[in-house]
Amino acid sequence: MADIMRCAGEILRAHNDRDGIVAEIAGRLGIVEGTIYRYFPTKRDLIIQVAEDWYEAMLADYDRELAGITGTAARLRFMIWRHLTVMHDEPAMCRLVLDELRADAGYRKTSIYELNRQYTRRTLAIVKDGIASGELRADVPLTMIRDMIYGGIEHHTWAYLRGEGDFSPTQAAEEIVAIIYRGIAVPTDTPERAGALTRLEDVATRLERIAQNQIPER
Amino acid sequence: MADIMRCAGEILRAHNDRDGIVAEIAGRLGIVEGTIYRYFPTKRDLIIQVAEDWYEAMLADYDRELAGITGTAARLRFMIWRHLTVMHDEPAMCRLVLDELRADAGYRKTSIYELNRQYTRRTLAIVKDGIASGELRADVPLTMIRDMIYGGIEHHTWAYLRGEGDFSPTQAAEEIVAIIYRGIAVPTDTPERAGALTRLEDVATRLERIAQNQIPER
DNA sequence: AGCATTTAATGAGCTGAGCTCATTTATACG
DNA sequence: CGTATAAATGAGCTCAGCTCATTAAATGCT
Repeated sequence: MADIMRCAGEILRAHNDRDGIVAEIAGRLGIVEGTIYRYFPTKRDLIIQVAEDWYEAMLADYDRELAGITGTAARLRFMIWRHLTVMHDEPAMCRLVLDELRADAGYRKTSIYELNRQYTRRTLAIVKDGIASGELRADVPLTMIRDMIYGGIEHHTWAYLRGEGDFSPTQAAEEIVAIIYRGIAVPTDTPERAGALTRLEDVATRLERIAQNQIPER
Repeated sequence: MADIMRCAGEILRAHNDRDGIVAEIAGRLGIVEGTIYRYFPTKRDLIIQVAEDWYEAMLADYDRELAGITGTAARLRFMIWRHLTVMHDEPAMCRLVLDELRADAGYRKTSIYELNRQYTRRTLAIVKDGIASGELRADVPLTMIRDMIYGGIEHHTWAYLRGEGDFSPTQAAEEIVAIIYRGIAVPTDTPERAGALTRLEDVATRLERIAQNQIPER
């Protein structure tokens, strides 16, 4: 049974075509297809089980590593970098999880949904902490931040898997953090700050006139 | 033949399970499965053809509507809103296209790849124009912007399709544009601006002293 | 140790979807 | 009207997922 799952994992990693894997597993293990169905009611259940186990182990490592990192930006950067790295190194497993997450809503929800909620909840927590500490604005739409981060990571990875060159998780993480933090617009003043500046400039102008009139400062 | 494709489109829209659609089409049209294979070498080719036609028509409308909009932010907002709306209204067709885009690199590239490149090239062009006009910073990583916009849109839509509430394309587009433009960090001054402010504040302080000493301004 | 009972494994074979092809039916043309 | 070309048919093949009656192995009990 553990053999079956290990073997399934190997095959799923090797060719991302999921057809015929039951026969393939049986062949490799020297057992018969029917035996596999003693342990897994259906091929889909076997695949989901493999995906779940992998996802769970991945999250455990994640938490351990994340625990040592402090600061909103550093923690965000780490999570993004980690996700990019995992997708870069384990695209087949990621695809399993993502396919399951995107399956029809009618299907019985697997525990992958729950694992995923736990996962993204960590990201939301980091952003919330950032808001609480005053580093991030209070009005940011939390779930959209999450969607853009993970969506961006995945899009970036698909392009890579499509064969459009390689990518560096470190650099990509840096780019994502930069965009999320600063945006892309040329910085302009907020109305308040702009107003303050204008008032200060008025003052400066008056002072200039004072100077030109040779009026002593004190 | 046109009947087959129209019928295939209807079925693909109705149930997002793609198994048995050949028999389904034949049944609905009162023909036999073999007839379908006179026009399409394989089921996959039929599906791709349907997806391509839909994608092409969608892009044509897109261009027509986009032509009437000026300004970097407005054009970006429109493209994002449009993509959100399409995914909201036609998730099944979008899934076909996306699945094809994410298929194995070994497969012969369909024209969907090319259509998609055209599509995202429009977005890149808008960002480039924004840089040229001075509205956007020159150092933004173009493809990552694209990945985050479209990835964010898709993630947002998957959550909706998973049954996690509805969403408003207009509001979602606004949120995405806001994040992309401003980022989420609390605004801080650039070194130059901070320096200028400091100098101005020094001036203001001196002026204050002048006023306190009752020295006439002129 | 020897028998009974429960559990595991087998392999033949069913199902259903994609697909093929020899044959039949319809259409076009001189 | 007859022939040539194109279109449609339906029987049936393949292959993957899956079932189940039967056989083999393991476990428990006296």
